[in-house]
Amino acid sequence: MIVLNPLFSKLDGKMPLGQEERAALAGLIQSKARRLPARQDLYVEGDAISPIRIILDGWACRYEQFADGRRQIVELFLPGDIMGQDCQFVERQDHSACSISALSYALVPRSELDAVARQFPAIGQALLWDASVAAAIHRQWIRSLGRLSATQRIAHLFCELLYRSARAGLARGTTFDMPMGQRDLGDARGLSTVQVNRTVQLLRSAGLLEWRRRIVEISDLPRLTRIAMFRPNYLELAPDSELLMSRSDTGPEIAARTGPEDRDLPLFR
Amino acid sequence: MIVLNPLFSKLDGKMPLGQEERAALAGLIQSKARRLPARQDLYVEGDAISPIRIILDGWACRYEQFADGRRQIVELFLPGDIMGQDCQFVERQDHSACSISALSYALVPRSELDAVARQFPAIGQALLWDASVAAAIHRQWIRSLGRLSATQRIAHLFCELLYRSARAGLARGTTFDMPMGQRDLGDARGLSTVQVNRTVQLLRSAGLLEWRRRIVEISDLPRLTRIAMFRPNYLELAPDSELLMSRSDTGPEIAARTGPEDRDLPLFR
DNA sequence: CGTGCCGTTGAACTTGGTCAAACGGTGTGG
DNA sequence: CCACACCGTTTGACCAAGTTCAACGGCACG
Repeated sequence: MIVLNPLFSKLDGKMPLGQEERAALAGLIQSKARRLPARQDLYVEGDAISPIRIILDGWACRYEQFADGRRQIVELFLPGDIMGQDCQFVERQDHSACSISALSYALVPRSELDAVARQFPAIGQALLWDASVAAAIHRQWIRSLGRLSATQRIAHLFCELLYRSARAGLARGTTFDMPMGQRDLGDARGLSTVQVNRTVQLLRSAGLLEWRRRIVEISDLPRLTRIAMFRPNYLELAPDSELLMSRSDTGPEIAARTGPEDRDLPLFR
Repeated sequence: MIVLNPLFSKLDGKMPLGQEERAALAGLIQSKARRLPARQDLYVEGDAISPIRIILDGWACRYEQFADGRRQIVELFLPGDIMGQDCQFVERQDHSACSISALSYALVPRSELDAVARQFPAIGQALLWDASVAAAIHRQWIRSLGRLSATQRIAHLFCELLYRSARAGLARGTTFDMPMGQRDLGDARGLSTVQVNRTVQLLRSAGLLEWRRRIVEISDLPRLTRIAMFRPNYLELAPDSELLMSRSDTGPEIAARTGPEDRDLPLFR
């Protein structure tokens, strides 16, 4: 039987489900599992609307394709995330989606998910909660792309991905699996691969993180958090998360300023 | 009695409501109207969650405040838009919101809106549809901030605002009310006011639009659309909208490339 | 052992930011 | 009525972050 550990792990923080609800969701995805290699399109712009996908393993993304070959990733999906819930009213996709790593997901017809959500109101609430967190992440991306420097944008995304991995039960301490390449990172942050590379080198040499062979370890989370002006509250982490224990005491009121000890590093604006 | 013309006008395109539903919504906002001068905060980061606001007249926005005084607008609200629907699960706001122009809105407790949505499923569906369009707008903002030049970003926002004004029944042809200043425009597009000014001048001198005293007239919508690589489909306009009649025949598959006649203009990337 | 992708590095270039000052309309008080 | 302050817009000069182009190295894979 297929299990939904990343999804349950994520929900346990704020919207825990009972045994019945878990069983209902698990039953929903029975015999609906699909697999896809890395870097394959799930759908492209103009395609008919597709069923909902619950990510079981691997990463995926939504992106906007440009005529000149460039692209912009607009949303990332980690295990436990739900794709396409917000597209029930359009007939055709206005964007594309692809796998980042090898992917395993459940393809659930909208009608079936709706039926389960009606039968178990807690599931309906959990879906709404998940959508509201996704919207909060969108707002943070806009903030990041609009006003942060390249260094801060990359740092912010690493912070976000660490916390999201941890929520899904996929991080060990401050280490997590990072299936994106530097090109993907640039497509998500609106940066060239060259700039991504230079920035990652900077973060590495500043002792903030290590990244080798798909494994990222955040070596100095408090400092990375400060540099990125990252405030994890929008992700609504479980209050007992070990990551929150070690967080730097930035006031919640206003986006944190970088500390004086970061002034010497270039590109930190 | 207060009417909700902008909201109904918006919904009429894709999710029209019957007389009963309209009356129910109208009754909901009775005696709940509020007024606010321009540039006043509705709430700030850290505030307790507030009831839902249905914009009746004027513009508002959500924004992220930085410690150094800069800010990033992450969402714009026009008449007929609904604020705060996606915040029902958090206790504290993770961002701020303020009026742009003088504002008139209805302050509706979430419980009452939910009750009406349960009683009239069409209203519930309409709310979901509205949220899905808001999410699509978010994705377009990310695309815009991530990969478009300053000229394209500004042009894209003008296109979006024209279409959204038209949907709300607030545009006459290609003319609409624009209560944002150039500083606000920069805060929404992640640009400095200086750059906004130069860009607006460029668009003006290219004969693409006129903007005087809060009134914007798009003089050459097809060309502005092409320059901005704007595809209106994500806004889910009513199929009979006059704006769609005049649209340039960009293929829906791939974001349009700027035409050759725009190559001579600077900053069009 | 070639081939291709990804990461890395250097150099020239361009966009947009920063700083500073002037301009123009509007409201206010003398 | 005029002087003044204030606010948003406009303009110029300079600067810096990030892009583009190009080449090279390493590693995986066929």
